[in-house]
Amino acid sequence: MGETGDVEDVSEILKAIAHPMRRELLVWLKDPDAHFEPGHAIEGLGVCAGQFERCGLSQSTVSSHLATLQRAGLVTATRRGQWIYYQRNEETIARFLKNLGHAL
Amino acid sequence: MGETGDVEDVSEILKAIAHPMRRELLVWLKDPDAHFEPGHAIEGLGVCAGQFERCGLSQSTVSSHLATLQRAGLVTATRRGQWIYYQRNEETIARFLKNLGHAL
DNA sequence: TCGAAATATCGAGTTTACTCGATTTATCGA
DNA sequence: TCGATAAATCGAGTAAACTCGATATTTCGA
Repeated sequence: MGETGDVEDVSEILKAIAHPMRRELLVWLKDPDAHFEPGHAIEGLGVCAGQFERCGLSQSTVSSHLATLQRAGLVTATRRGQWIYYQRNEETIARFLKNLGHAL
Repeated sequence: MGETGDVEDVSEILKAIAHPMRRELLVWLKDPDAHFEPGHAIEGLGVCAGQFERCGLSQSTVSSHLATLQRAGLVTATRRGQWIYYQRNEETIARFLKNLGHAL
């Protein structure tokens, strides 16, 4: 089972991106080759969870942040064997940026 | 002395708008006549602080939320006698919306 | 089937945000 | 100058977020 679903809630998204580290994880995923070890980013799949530990936080904390981003619909998670790959959900992000103006 | 200054910090703005009530206050200011007692919105000045207490929170809490919005640069405050009027800072809001994409 | 590796979840401690009532500060009008 | 009104600030209690280490779960390969 892969491809987790969106929540598509502006409030949830805003709370998710209010945390600087979560924003940074999101930015890293824009250009994985520039921010992760080479070979760990798979085209169309994303970056496996462990790679994000390069931010300096513990494994459990990173996992929690990734879960928050996923619940907000900003990333999708896909299991591939024993690894779980995270990638940006560009549709949700674009829609959020487009509609945010109406929420403020 | 009126016209308080911007902070223009994306992180500060995101934390400010992460709170649903603060977003609502901002939305109310889009169309004051539709959301406040008639006559309390002054063109070019905004709405005086006390009017926001209609959200149901205490005076001190409302004041705190307005201060947070102001620190983030999302609203400006102008004293007029014993009243302080708040209005949207459309420049900052527009610039934030335009640049947010680069932060995520 | 078993051990190892990757990730999620749990439980607890710390910090930050939220909220309130009470008080203080600022300004007005008499 | 004084009392009244508006708004900010203070202090404290509660709730939420953050972080960690430890443990549980899932999956792989031998």
